[in-house]
Amino acid sequence: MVRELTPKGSATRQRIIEGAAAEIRELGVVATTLDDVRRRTGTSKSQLFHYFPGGREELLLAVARYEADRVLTDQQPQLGDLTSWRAWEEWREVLVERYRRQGWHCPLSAVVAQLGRSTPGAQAVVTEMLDQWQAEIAEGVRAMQAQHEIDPELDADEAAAALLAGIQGGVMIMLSTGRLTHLEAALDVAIRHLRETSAAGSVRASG
Amino acid sequence: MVRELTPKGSATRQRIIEGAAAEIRELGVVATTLDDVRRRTGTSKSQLFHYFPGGREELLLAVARYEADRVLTDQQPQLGDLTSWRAWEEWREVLVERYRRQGWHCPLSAVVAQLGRSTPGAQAVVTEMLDQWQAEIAEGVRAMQAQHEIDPELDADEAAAALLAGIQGGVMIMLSTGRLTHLEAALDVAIRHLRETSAAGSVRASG
DNA sequence: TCTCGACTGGACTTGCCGGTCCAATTTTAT
DNA sequence: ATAAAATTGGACCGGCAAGTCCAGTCGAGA
Repeated sequence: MVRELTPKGSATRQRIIEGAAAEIRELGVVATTLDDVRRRTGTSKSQLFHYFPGGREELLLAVARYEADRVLTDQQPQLGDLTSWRAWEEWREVLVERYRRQGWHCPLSAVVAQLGRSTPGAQAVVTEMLDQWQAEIAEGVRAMQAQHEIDPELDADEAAAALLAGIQGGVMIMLSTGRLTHLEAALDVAIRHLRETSAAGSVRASG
Repeated sequence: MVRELTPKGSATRQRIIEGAAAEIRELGVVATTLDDVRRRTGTSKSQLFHYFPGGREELLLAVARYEADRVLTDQQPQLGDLTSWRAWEEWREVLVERYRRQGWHCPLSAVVAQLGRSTPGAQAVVTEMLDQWQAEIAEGVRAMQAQHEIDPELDADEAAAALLAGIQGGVMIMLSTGRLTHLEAALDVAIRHLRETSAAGSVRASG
């Protein structure tokens, strides 16, 4: 089952994944054919099936993994260090900027939408990504609670879940309408809400 | 351009739309073929193209319109009458229940994901639906402001945008992971937040 | 150098699916 | 009743894209 790849082999494999991801970002999953990937990456049909014996579906899954990883790493180091309001604001900017640049096609959601129910693998990739994302946000909330900047009574996990939902919805709306306003509104309202709890429910640490 | 349909004709046309919508809900857009629709609705190829000269794409667009309409009407009458906290809570229940029942495939997002950018029509359908949805929420916020139940300083449109994003994201996450928790968290956190503003920023109307 | 297996090239097969066509049949209007 | 228009049936076409096959080439170790 496990195949050993020479350095050259794994380089080719990686080139295929990244080329496919780029192609999908431009054309969308449905419109991207194996021939498109072949042409773009300078490979042949047999190579595609050599590295991805499961064919198109296996390649798509590999692309999904690759993109899921990018989504999270693109938010670092900010996402992993939400320990001041300044950091939260920076993270907000990074996130908005990322999606402004990416624009139009969201390769991950597209891939999942197509693979969707048929393959549990795709679902697992997304679920894991969302879990990690939410965990990092919740960690940030707790860090601020520790500094008495957020009401300690507040449920950090629920707040993180709501914020994550807002982000996902904001992105989804951007993909449909082309407008970033909802993503911004979701982030701004949520962060402002978190900041306000400190005034209402807890001791203010500093002026 | 405008074709007149006899009662029989428009009945057939409607049957095709609803059959296609059902098929798409089960199989997804990508997997649904015209032959599937044909078989399910007991029609022939020529009928499909008779009623939808633009072929598959035009049919998909009609399905998108049909589903977009359902999404909004399914939330009535609650969504159109958010004039008490009781009404807000009922609306929240209706919404969660709707998506709990619908489960898995979201035909609308699927259709849009596929048509996406290629056809401005699909985008317009979704944009219009989201606009109306958001407008009704904002109207509800203003109604509560008029009753001094929400801080009058609060930007109703921004709040509605953020809440809508949370709903969309909650649904999207449900489609990926199967869990309703994020939709519930988004709704609960947002509504609770709105209620809390009345205590902080405005005169309380009654006990 | 030789040789084995990993790696590559690209022609070919296969099946599906959107779309076309035309002939038949039913409905509507006069 | 009858012609015109709307509606219906289903065979057929053409293209495309996934997947197969086999004949090579390359590269590392004996």
